[in-house]
Amino acid sequence: MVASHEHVIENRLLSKLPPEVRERLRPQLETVKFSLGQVIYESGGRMKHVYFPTTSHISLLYTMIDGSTAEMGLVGNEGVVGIALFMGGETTPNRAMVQGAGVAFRLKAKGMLDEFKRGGEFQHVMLRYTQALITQISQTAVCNRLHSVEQRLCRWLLMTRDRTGSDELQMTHEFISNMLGVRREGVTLAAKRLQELGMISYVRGHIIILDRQQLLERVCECYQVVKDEHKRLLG
Amino acid sequence: MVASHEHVIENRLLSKLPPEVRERLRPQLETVKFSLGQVIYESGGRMKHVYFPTTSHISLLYTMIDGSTAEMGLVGNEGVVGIALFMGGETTPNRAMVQGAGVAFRLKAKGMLDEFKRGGEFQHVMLRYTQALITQISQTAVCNRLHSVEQRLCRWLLMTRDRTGSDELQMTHEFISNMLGVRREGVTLAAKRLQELGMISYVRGHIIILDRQQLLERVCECYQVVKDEHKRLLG
DNA sequence: TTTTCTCTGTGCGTTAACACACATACGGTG
DNA sequence: CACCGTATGTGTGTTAACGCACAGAGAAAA
Repeated sequence: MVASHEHVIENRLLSKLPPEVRERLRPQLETVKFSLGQVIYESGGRMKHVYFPTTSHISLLYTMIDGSTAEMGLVGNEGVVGIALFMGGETTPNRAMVQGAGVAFRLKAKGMLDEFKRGGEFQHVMLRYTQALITQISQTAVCNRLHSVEQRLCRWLLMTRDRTGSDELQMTHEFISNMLGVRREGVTLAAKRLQELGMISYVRGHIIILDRQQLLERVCECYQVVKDEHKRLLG
Repeated sequence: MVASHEHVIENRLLSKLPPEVRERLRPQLETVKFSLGQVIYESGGRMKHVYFPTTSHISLLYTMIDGSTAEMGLVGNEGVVGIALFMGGETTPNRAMVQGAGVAFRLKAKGMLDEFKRGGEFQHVMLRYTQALITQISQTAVCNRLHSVEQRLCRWLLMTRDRTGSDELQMTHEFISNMLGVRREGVTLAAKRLQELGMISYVRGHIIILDRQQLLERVCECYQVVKDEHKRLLG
């Protein structure tokens, strides 16, 4: 069913580009399919493409020496993965992992850089997106420090929903715990509470958001701050 | 005593620029003095300049609705404050506050943008620094989630030391608690332990680092990751 | 159907950090 | 010097989250 809508599902950054730029990029864009859990960039690994998700979404994660992980950002069709390529770093010390299977466009580093260096709208959009991503990461830093597992779970569910565009999410408590940087049991407990309150319902790796409104009432301010800032920067 | 060294104390980003660019910027750079606690940018406020600290250093903070705060990044003479201006955002949803009194160069938004848009070395350096800052913020996000107050205090002391270049820091437990996003008592306890271990010594708003080596052994990996990444990006 | 694997539920003891409430100590000012 | 404001020390009780251990429940494979 994803395929049947492919002509309308776009990457929103690419959509913002003027026709002229899109024409230049179009022949260079390849379509790639991502499967759940696939690692797109490894920490410190050479990056060869930037990715513009359309139906997929990708987690930016950091893995500690002891193996514990935490998410710092989440990218869907509102963004791009691989900003280090135009920022000039070539690599980053974190991992990018597919969190929602689906499709993305990719663009070779060289082609992207050529366009970026023209200093036009492409550069402008990429930098504004990067600014929005910085806000997201910052807010995650603060949220991690000041808010409870339950609040962070609400935020994470809402963010994921925004990116899948669907109320049905395919993911286990274990998986979510790696994103939030907490124990699996902690997620189970928080999820159970949300279920009892009628906000979500779940079974074995399958979560349904029943009442988005209630989630919005329970989530911490961080969710809205990030969303507003993205809107401000990218309309 | 600071004054007597002023000719050697530079901002390290400005130092990296080729002579030609420095010549263009020189007439536009003004020197400003910052006092402890001074707010340079308010959350969402209009930014008119970017600042290149030399002897001062600045905290990037987020303040929650309930007033609790946490730091997401720290900028000294290795960086620049006000990246939103060239990223295209004009404002950010966080505050920049002086954490170490001292001097900085400032550059008007317009002049900075003119240079940035040339697409040369200035842009290159600014973007690479932004990439390093993103690493710092990301690592803060993860560190906030996974490490203890004591470890985070070690990290913070080391980061601050790197930026002041001095083993003597002027700051109260209360102040530090607002940076780490913890209670004042939590800082007192952690600081006491570090003092008992002979790593630091303190009285009333005055901390001395006695044994940097020991701090390095006790700090979490986050400190080094950020430092290495900055070095990789900006040599 | 039975087996096996994965996911979720739950209990229990432990710990880090919290909130609040004061006590004490330093150091600048009158 | 005495005073007072600010900084630090400390106790008590509470809570969120942890680590571990294992039980139960689906789902998929045999």
